Amino acid sequence: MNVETKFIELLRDRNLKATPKRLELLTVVAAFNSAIPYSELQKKLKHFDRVTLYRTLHALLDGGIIHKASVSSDEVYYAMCKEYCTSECHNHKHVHFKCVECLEVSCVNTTNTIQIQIPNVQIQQVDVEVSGVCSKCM
Amino acid sequence: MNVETKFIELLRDRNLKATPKRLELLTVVAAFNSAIPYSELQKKLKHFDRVTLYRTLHALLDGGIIHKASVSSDEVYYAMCKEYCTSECHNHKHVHFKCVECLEVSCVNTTNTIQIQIPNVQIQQVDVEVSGVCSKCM
DNA sequence: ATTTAAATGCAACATTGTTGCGTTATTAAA
DNA sequence: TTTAATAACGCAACAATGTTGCATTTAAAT
Ligand SMILES: [Zn+2]
Ligand SMILES: [Zn+2]
Ligand SMILES: [Zn+2]
Ligand SMILES: [Zn+2]
Repeated sequence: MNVETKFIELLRDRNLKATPKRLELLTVVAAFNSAIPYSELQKKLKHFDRVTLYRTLHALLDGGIIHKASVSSDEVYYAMCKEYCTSECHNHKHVHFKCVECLEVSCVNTTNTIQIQIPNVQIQQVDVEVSGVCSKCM
Repeated sequence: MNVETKFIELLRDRNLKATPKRLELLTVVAAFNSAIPYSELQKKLKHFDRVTLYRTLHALLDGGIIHKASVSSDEVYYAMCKEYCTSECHNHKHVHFKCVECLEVSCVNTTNTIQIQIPNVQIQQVDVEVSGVCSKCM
């Protein structure tokens, strides 16, 4: 299936109109080899109005089409959701890794199962953010 | 040892002057039963200039006296560092838990050991952010 | 008490978040 | 294909926060 057709399907599934702006943003996010920083989105989408970028990102986040991958919280990174997510539930089974050298952030599947238990607490979601040095920078 | 004396020691250790503002901020952060949201700091420290709050937080973060506990990234939370940390290395062995009901964020020690391995990657730090429902809200 | 370097407050500007509203575009229905 | 309803977009405007420079005040060493 064509990638654009897939995007249109993703959007219509959430009752979001498949507009050129949204398709372009999705194309940029998906084409980036890792999670894309907000500043990079601004650069690549200069012709977007600031508010349009803001609202488009919110719509896609809320629809569970993209997700934030904010490791170390200085800049926000965005990446496509791999599974079917919604605003209430992002079903990510992966962790986020940020290389402290090249600052690249990527979604990584690990074989390790993360088992966390907290007494008297009903755990709904566990987010893991890993930092270190990637293979390219080693 | 007096708690204020401990704060003075923490600050001098990092070559930071033990000023009344810094001691007051530390007292507020330490007295809060969980990680304190930025908005709460603003409320409790209204007499602080905006820039002073900004720079004081940065100085204490950089010195490894407090740390950010930003779960789900809508608001930033701050908490005392339990171990001896520095700007380069926050040695936290705990996870951050946010209750989706009362929005309280706390630093929690877990007995579970988090074992993460990523092929061809040299891991330096693993941050775990857990959300769910706390005992009070269950 | 004096001195030096750091901390603070204020002003100023940059960036980002956020909302309302008129215009434009999508999409479903006719 | 045309039309109509509704959502998306661009622009303006304002709020909140980030960030820096500089003059004044303060901490702490001498
Ligand atoms: Zn790297
Ligand atoms: Zn991810
Ligand atoms: Zn709760
Ligand atoms: Zn903590």
